[in-house]
Amino acid sequence: MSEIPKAYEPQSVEERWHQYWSEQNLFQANPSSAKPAYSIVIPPPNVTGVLTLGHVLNNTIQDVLARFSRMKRFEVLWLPGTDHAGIATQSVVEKHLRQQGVMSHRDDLGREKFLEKAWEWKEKHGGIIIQQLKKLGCSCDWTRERFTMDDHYSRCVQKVFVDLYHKGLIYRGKRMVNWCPVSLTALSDEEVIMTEEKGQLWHFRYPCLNDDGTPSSEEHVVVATTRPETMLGDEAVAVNPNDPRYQSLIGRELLLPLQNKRIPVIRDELVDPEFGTGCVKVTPAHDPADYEIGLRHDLPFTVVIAPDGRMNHAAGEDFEGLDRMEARKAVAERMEEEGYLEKVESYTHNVGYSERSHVPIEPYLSEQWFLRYPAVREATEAVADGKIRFFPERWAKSYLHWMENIRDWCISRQLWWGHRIPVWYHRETGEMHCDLEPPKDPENWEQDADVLDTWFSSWLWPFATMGWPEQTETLRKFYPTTDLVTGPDILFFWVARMIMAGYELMGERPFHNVYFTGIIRDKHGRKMSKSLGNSPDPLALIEQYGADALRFGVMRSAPLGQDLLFDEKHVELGRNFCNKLWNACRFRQLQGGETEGEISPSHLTSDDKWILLRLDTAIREITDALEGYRFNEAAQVLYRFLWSEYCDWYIEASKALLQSTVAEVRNNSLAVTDFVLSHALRLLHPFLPFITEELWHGLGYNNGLPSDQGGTTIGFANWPKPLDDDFKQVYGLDESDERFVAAKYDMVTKGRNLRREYKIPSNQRIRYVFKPNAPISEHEKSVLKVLLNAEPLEVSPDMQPPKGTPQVLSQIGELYLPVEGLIDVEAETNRLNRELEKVELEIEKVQTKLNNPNFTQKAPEAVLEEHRQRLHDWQERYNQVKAAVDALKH
RNA sequence: GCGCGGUUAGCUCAGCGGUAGAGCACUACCUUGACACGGUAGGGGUCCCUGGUUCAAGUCCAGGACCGCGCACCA
Repeated sequence: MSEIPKAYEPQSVEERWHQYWSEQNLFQANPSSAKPAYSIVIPPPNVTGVLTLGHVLNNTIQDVLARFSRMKRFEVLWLPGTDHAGIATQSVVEKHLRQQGVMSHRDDLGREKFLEKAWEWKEKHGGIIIQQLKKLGCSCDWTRERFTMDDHYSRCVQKVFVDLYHKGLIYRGKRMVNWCPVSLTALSDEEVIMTEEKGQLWHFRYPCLNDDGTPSSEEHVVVATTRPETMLGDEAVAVNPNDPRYQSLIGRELLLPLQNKRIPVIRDELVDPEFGTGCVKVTPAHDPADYEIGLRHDLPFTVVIAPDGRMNHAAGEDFEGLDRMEARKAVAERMEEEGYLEKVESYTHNVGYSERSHVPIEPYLSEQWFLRYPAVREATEAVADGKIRFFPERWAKSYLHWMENIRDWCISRQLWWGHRIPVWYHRETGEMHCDLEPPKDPENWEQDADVLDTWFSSWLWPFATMGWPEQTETLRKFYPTTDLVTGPDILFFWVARMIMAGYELMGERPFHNVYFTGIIRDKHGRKMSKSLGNSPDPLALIEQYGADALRFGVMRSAPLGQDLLFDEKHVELGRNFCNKLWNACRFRQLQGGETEGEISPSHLTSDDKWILLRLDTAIREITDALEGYRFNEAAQVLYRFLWSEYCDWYIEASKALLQSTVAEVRNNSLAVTDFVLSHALRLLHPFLPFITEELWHGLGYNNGLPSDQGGTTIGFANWPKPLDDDFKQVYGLDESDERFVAAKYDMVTKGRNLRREYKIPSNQRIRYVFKPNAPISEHEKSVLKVLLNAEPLEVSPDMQPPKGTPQVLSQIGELYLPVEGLIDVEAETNRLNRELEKVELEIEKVQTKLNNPNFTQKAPEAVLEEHRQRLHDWQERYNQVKAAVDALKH
């Protein structure tokens, strides 16, 4: 810090330190350390993704926890990595290859060639987000970076599949699944987003058939549907068995219009007689509920919609080839033309959308692999009993509800990018081979074409990244992990499944605590999205304001579990705060002198004692907030302490001492400053890793410290402990100092206010006269002089001011602003009378309470005492002001 | 339909049983030797509504209103 710029310039500083940290591998975890373990696994971002504000929030929290724990002398492992994000990555790669003209469909390349290209893509773009996390200051153990498709990790995934298969928990079957007609793959229930949508409800008439098979001209049933195109695959109309209206219909047959097909009327409990007409068209192959009915009644499963969402041959030649949405319109029109349309109503209902492709999900009947969830009981109890704690706690309720209602997980995906299912089918016998090793005679077998859901690999993340299934040193030391930090949007996708995997495969919970962040929205409360273009680029923000500023701004406004409305103003605040810190330290630097000299108790001023006590309070509050995961609170205390206490008051007051020509006085002040700053930097470090590292070294606070306690990096310095009783005794710190200084600063504020009342510019030095209640030292006088910008400051215990002299009253005495020529008795009387009114109001408020016998009898003594004190203070104040008013009258 | 949040200063949000807070914005003054990414002093609030518990209620309880989010196979 030889040349100190007036404004903090984060770019070069941050670049320098993140290189320093990674070159020295400072954050490499040592499994054989004797220190207690603290561990987090990163929620692996998509390998081809880029940093978003959500990542910034999430990873800053993890970094704060990791750095805080390191300073508390834990052996910290923060394990980073990325996941392969099956669908997302595959579609990105496909799009890229199409744009490059390499292929128009992946079948053009074939599986092997395509995967080669995908790996090339991953190698090229896969490191970006990791680089970005480094820029953010994340103190991960980068030597342990993992990827869900690493060889070792892939083997874990396959091993788990094989084991669960042989345990009977994984099975294959033809089921109705959520099908994405764009990605052409099955999805799990969790990947379907239900969206409320305004649609229409078409009411169709299906004519009854006479005994001779001809359609009746009078009798028909009316069915309602939001999806007319599915009627082409109808196989029945169902009514509730107890519905008196339709008893006579049961067993009869209907004509399915357009298809000219006979379909039966059947009875099924599922039908709600209260809804619509009480008659339901049944399309067993294209609706999950109808599928169940189809099974119960042994109906045919007529498929009319192909996997790509277009109508197939069975839909009839008029509709074949139409997209389902076009077919919807066409069918409805045709029905109307042919007189089968009863009416159309507008109708609001929920439509399931593909999370990835943003198109409506198509229920689709196909062969898929399913997992019956393991260790459900243990996983449920762990959260119910508090063995795993959620912050905020309320998410436990969602979790438990989900756990109690889970259905088997569809784990197969019709993709190429991912972990291929380790199952082979014999070409002739059809025999199935499920094993880590392929069959000995591969020419006779064909491997299952599907890959596994990405979450089927990431649910192993907490232990597969640590060397499982081997019982590695790392696993022994760091599993279960301590904290998991993630968004509630992946509670079911990831958190719940990790807990099950932990119990099933490790016999132990994967983490002790789960912290759920809020969701970052824009300043209008909308979710960040690419299409809205309301998602700022964190890298641009880092470039403009610095990573520390971004971290602090986000953390300061991110309360536990509440969504955060992002505004660039927050980052600006962070930048301003860093600049303030920079200049506070710059001021110290400009003073020169020995670094961290000995503090001499006998030279401590009241301001010194005050700031030490405020520091003590800050240490307690910040430590407590961090231990309770209340990061915004910790950030706010840091802000208050540094800005409103240290800079606003202590630095200003210390200027009186620093002017001193007595070396001991000056040096002692510097020693206190160093003590406070070296603590403050450490308290700030988890939030602001870069600037604190820079200042720690720049001010020389690392000098003489052992390498693992702050010599090399502030990241290893000891976390500040509250000042203990011995310390307070030796340095003579007690509450009376705090009270005296608070009263002093209060008087200064009032004194400055007088300037304003009398329109004296704040930079104009002016005469004040102070009439103290008790004798004050020369030092206190000089502090008051500096704080008031007084010249001169006269201390006069016997002051008898001329009538009308502006004055303020305080607990330590009276302060006068004897302005020649400006004395205005009437103005001063008015001013004091306004004050008097305010005081009277307060007295009345307190007195009312104290006069209430219920209050005096039932309130605790401490509260009573506090009220009495308050009343006393106000009354004293009243007397002072009253006396001043009276003095004006004579 | 069930569940979960939110409603406090113009804006964004803390506070969750004992004198209403912060940042931004606003007003006035100030380029005074750390900092204009700044300083000083101000203005600004029936803490959504209605009941209840309590000596005491933004703060706890019940009901309601309005926003938002989950979960749920009503065609």
